Amino acid sequence: MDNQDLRKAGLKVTLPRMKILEILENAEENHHTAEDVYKLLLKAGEEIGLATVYRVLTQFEAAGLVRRHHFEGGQAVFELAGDGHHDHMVSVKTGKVVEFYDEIIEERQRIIAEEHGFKMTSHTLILYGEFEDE
Amino acid sequence: MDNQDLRKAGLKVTLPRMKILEILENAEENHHTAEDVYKLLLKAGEEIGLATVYRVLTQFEAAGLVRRHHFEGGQAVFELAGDGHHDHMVSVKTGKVVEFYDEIIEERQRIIAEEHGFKMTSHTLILYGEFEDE
DNA sequence: ATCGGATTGAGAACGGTTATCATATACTTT
DNA sequence: AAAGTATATGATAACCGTTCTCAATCCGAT
Ligand SMILES: [Mn+2]
Ligand SMILES: [Mn+2]
Ligand SMILES: [Zn+2]
Ligand SMILES: [Zn+2]
Repeated sequence: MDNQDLRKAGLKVTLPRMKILEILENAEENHHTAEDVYKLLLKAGEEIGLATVYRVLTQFEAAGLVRRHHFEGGQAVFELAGDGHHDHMVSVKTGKVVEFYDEIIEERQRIIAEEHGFKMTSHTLILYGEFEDE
Repeated sequence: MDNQDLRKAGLKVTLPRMKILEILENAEENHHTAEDVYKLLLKAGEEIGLATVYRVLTQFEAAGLVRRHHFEGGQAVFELAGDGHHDHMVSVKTGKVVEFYDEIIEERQRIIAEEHGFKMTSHTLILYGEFEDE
């Protein structure tokens, strides 16, 4: 994920865009709110406005570099779009997020959609609860 | 769904609560935003404040009479909580909502949660796309 | 019918996100 | 390398859905 990826997406290579990509790649956690990213940037010594963070994340999403999810809690969360889809398990206690992928579920979704004459273009599956060790 | 249900839920029987229940029971559609409900009330000649609509829907949710969902589009949608869980298929074109239930998916979710040491307390599954006849 | 606590309605406040606009920056052209 | 042009940025205002505040009203037990 480098400057070429930005150019390929039709985006100029600017300092905010590079730094935000860096943050997303190097952070401990995969899923961040816009404000998380904003604060990580500050901690890294970069004074990038929150509006810019939102703008850039939205552009990255449009370019397919980033995915946006709406978990409970109001704030959208963003993650680098690796290749391959996955779904999420979210702790209502700590906010911890674990990813999973289940081909049986994916297949059933396709079948159900078809049975209803529905052309499914996307879906969200989120499990809420808590991890036994927290 | 009558006054007894309200009392059972520890809620006084007030005109706004009765009218909102009526709307939810008699409307063509099952899924409504708070503003939908507010406008249906106006159309029915009831001048009930939007704040009250939000309050009452939230109370109904807490009492288990109503469920709240977050589809795409910012506004929460509410529906009467029949017995039994279901998931949703939402048209990104028209907003049409179709409900479904698939035991295979439900079972897989339980298994996946368990495999991750996760005590699942709820989940949301939403398919987005469009119906072939629209 | 009276009383006291719960409920309501209007509007202010709130939180997350997007829009505005003057200034700064990246890339292209000399 | 310098200038020119278009785009991006940052501060802040605006926005939108929802919740809060508080005086006035209503419910229902007595
Ligand atoms: Mn999936
Ligand atoms: Mn389900
Ligand atoms: Zn993820
Ligand atoms: Zn439903």
